[in-house]
Amino acid sequence: MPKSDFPCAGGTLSVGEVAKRSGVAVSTLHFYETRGLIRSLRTEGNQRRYPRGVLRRVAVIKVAQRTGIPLASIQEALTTLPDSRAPTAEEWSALSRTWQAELNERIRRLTQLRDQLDDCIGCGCLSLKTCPLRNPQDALGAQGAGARLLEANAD
Amino acid sequence: MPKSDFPCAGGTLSVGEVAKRSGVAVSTLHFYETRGLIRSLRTEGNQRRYPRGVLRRVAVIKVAQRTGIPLASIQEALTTLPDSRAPTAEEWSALSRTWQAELNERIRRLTQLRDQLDDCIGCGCLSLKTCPLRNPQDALGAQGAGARLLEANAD
DNA sequence: GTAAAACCTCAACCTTAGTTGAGGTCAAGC
DNA sequence: GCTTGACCTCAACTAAGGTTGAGGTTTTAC
Repeated sequence: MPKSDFPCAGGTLSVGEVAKRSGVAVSTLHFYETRGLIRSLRTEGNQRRYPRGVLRRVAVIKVAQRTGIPLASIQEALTTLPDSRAPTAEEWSALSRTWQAELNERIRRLTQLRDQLDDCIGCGCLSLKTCPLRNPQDALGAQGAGARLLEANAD
Repeated sequence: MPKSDFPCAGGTLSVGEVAKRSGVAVSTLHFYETRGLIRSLRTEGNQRRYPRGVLRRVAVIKVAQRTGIPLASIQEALTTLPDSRAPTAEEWSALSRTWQAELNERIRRLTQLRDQLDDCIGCGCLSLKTCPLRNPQDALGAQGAGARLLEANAD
């Protein structure tokens, strides 16, 4: 029979334990490691062992993903955190504030889009000429002139 | 020298013209056609010709995409529109209202996430035990019990 | 009537975020 | 000391939403 449910020796966690406790598949943890989002130590037998802090790190990754931030950006943001010691509350907090700002921006853009869609229910058209939602000539011709109102080119 | 800038005979548009006027690449229009989002007639020489209405249709597709709706769903929604005649204002309007509702839902979820992130700046932690943002045990154990507050499983 | 732009199809490739499977190793319990 | 589950690597596959290129045809303008 296999190993019981309690953690690996030394307070570190095996990949399977991290998977169970974080709700993320083992394959995903491997994948995150290839992307530099998490790191692991290895046993003599080449098996991954994670410090407990990885659980928080994975939690942060998942929350950030829900805000719509791509993994590459999350990885970049996480490099601001210390390697060896556990990050302080303030360090996590700074990260949260960054992502909150991005989230606010996304919300702002979606809200604007919704409101314009609202107006366009009035005209029922999405007219190419007059609708603020869609005037491709402007959007194309004036690279960044006035047609950046919308989400389209804003990323 | 090639063709001038004015439309094809008969008031229909070539794929290049649609691309120019809609701001969408020719390859994308081909792609949309394979996905059933737009349709074309063919000349004797097998070249695509679009009725002018395609511009509005493409505009609608692009707007819907900005709300985050996948192409397959957009395609489905567009099947509610008539094939032959141009859709009425009311028909476009109904579509807008549907998408507006989805947009509202997305905004609601992102706002909730932001507010929870807000609270968590207070605790600076994203704690696995206490933070509403992240309690994977609950989320996993109780498939749909109470942990569907967040975006994660909500789609 | 010919050059060149624009068009055609089809297959292959790209990115993001993973999952799946093959083939082989490690470790825990009896 | 052997079985069995957990682990390892690496390659291939998935899905969405396209883009790129090869090889060939049509249109248009002069």
